[in-house]
Amino acid sequence: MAENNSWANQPFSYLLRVISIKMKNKADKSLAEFGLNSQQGHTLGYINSNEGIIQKELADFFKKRDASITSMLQGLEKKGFIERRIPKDNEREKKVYLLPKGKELIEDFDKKFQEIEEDITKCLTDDEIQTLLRLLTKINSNLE
Amino acid sequence: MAENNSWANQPFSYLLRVISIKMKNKADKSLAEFGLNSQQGHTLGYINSNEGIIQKELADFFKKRDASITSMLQGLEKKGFIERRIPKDNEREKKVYLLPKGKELIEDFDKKFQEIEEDITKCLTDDEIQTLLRLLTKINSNLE
DNA sequence: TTCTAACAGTTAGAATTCTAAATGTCAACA
DNA sequence: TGTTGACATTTAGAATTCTAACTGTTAGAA
Repeated sequence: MAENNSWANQPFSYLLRVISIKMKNKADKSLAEFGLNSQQGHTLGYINSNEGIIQKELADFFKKRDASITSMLQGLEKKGFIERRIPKDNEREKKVYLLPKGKELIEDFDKKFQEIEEDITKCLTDDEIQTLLRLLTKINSNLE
Repeated sequence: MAENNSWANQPFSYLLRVISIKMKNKADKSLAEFGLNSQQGHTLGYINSNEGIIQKELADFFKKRDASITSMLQGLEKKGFIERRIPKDNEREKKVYLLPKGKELIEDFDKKFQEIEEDITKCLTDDEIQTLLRLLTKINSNLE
């Protein structure tokens, strides 16, 4: 690997990006047996905990464009993992629900995602874990 | 926003991912005036500091697939920012060089990336910055 | 009641990234 | 010298994500 690198000027940008990619790669590989990727897995998990959530809220939570969420949900619906229903009280919205086929994946997903979370924490002391959580939470709150 | 969320079980996965996306969005917006995105900008910056680096090393550094780097570099070459040369001593490789059109962007890019870096650090004390850097470096080293 | 601005989701098409396979080259070994 | 496995890059096509514009709906003001 090249010796002299410009990331030294922006270490956080680099480290956050690369750690994020590494985690995504691990999660993608973990879910490949289900024919799903990490974003889809995270989305199913989130819907499981938030039955009837509207698409807009998914986009907000994951910081993804509306169109990307639409496209992903279309795929998940097509594969039979979710259904989207227009509520009686607001025809603009679609509320998203897990179908049985989606529900049966959740336990496995949680286990796999937990393993990956531990890939982060296992090299840290309890104190370090608490500190990192505090710092990342602060940064996230501060960023728009 | 939904109250009950499953990210509480995997806070690091969520926070790292979302912070990373937010930074990417800021950087993309920052570079839009040049008709480039953040990955392209980071790549040009890295090539600037590592004249003659081969594609494989770029892929390793950015944790991207070889094919993605090829595709991106093809675009950058087409737009006149870089050139790729096959060295005399190894015909498998292509060494990458900035062209003048690419070089003249570097200063602006550095400034913009520095601003985004400061978006991370400005809410932290010096001590917290050092701690975060230490922790993220440790985690990155520990992840494959 | 009508209008306006904002909202939620979608579409079409482009851009980006990936997968899987392929091609040509190199290094090391027999 | 010949062979083999590894290397670096590319290609074709699929998947994912985005941009920009659009459609239909709602909430609130006039």
